[in-house]
Amino acid sequence: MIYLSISRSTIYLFMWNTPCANCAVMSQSIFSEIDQADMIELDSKRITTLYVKGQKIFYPGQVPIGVYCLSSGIIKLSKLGENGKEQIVRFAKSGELLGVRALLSGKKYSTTSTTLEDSMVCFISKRMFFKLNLKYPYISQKVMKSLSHLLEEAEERMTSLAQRPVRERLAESLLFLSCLFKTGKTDCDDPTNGIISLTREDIASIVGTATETVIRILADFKEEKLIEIKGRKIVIKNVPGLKRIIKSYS
Amino acid sequence: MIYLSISRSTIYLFMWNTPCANCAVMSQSIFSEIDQADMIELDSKRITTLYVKGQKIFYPGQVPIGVYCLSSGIIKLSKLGENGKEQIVRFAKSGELLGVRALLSGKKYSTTSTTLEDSMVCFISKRMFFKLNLKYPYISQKVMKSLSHLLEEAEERMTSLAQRPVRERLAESLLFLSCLFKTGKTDCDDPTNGIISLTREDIASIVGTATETVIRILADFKEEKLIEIKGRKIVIKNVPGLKRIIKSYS
DNA sequence: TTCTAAGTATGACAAAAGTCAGTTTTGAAA
DNA sequence: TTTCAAAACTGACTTTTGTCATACTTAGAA
Repeated sequence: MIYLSISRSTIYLFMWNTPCANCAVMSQSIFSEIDQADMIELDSKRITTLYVKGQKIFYPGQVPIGVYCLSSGIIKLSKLGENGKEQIVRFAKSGELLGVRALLSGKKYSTTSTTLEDSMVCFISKRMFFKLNLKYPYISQKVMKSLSHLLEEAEERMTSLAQRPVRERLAESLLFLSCLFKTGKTDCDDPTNGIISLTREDIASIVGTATETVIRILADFKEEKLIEIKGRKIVIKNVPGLKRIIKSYS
Repeated sequence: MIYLSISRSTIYLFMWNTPCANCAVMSQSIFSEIDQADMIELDSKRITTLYVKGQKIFYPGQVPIGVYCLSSGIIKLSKLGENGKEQIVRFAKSGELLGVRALLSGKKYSTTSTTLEDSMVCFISKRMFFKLNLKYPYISQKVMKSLSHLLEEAEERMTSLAQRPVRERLAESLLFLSCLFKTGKTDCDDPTNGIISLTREDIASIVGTATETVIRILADFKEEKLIEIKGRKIVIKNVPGLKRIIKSYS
């Protein structure tokens, strides 16, 4: 297993051949219970690719021809608003499937997926995905459950965007991002000392506000000792304090 | 089939016994292709109820024990924000399933469902729903497809809430609501003359703004001959004009 | 028909957030 | 180590939206 990276600005793709059975996220993936024959077929047919930080896996307009299983890394899913401004819709973490929504709805991708760090991604063809879905009802169950969960999160986020002021939404996003970068999950027991390395512009397009507003409120949070700012990186320091901001409502 | 309604303020429930096969929405429902034996079982087990306008079908905290199939009517799904303010998350129309998200995610309902007009709703037990899901993979497919579609709409709406000014979001909502009340679908060829009968407060909690702001912008739209206001009802008059507002971005 | 609570409307004002223009800092590449 | 484009920051200002107080209208119940 060789990993060459001459330059960060040049993008290289690498094919891997670690067996699925050895994949770190196998146990949490939708394929955890398939039989050996199917596992072998999956192994031989899937295409594993290393996507370098900042690279796109798919973008709007493309027709889905399968799904992507995220073996490692973090992916941001975003779309463009009418005015051309990016909106980050959600994140995908290792163990999750990517591109299911578009494949199932039978339409082109409506979002762009961009890696936030180097990410290992397995491509599974539409045919293979549907075949396993048919053979193993538990897979459909898991997919439905995951979609249900995403939908609930989306509805929660809609409410937040519609009703809460920017300051609260930012505090909320910082905690969630801290968990994401610290543990790879969107919620965790203790987000303290999680290091958020995203541009202020990216943060703004999660929170749904202007970059300058993010910068100003971050400066407030720093002043209030809730966070530390180290260059471009944000470190969460006072979790209860941030939670208090989220819960405080007029 | 008798329908008694002594008073609108008193709520009466009626049990029906129209066979599923005669249900107006059978062809578009997820049960369209089940065999006769299952149809008979479904017929005997489902519980059909007329919910009067304004009545709740379920609300947060309740544990889902099945799904609801909407035979006729329109249902609003809403949740409360941290500040106690209602947020309308989406609408369900005849032919759609209700409560799938909660049932599949295995958690309590996170939304309240309220009828906007008298609605006929069939309850289908969890056991029956999962049994049919297992027997007919096409049902799982349809459910997944529907969840995917809802997720896409939710992501679209998130972007809109995060990026567009109230005026544009209101214009957008008026068109969509006009279709909903005119045709029972959330998009239609011509929303002209659709009659929206919702309170300004409800409209505000779709758009994500204050009631007064809705009232003011509606007055502008009336001034601009885009809509007519007849008492509490809003009638869409100039669809291209409203579309122009949505598309106009600085 | 009358009554009344709920809903609608309007103005004055305050607060929140966006925009623009400019300066400073940062970090990756040469 | 130096360079420089991208990113972060700051201030002044405008626009948008929310809030509160108050008056008016509507639609459904008695």
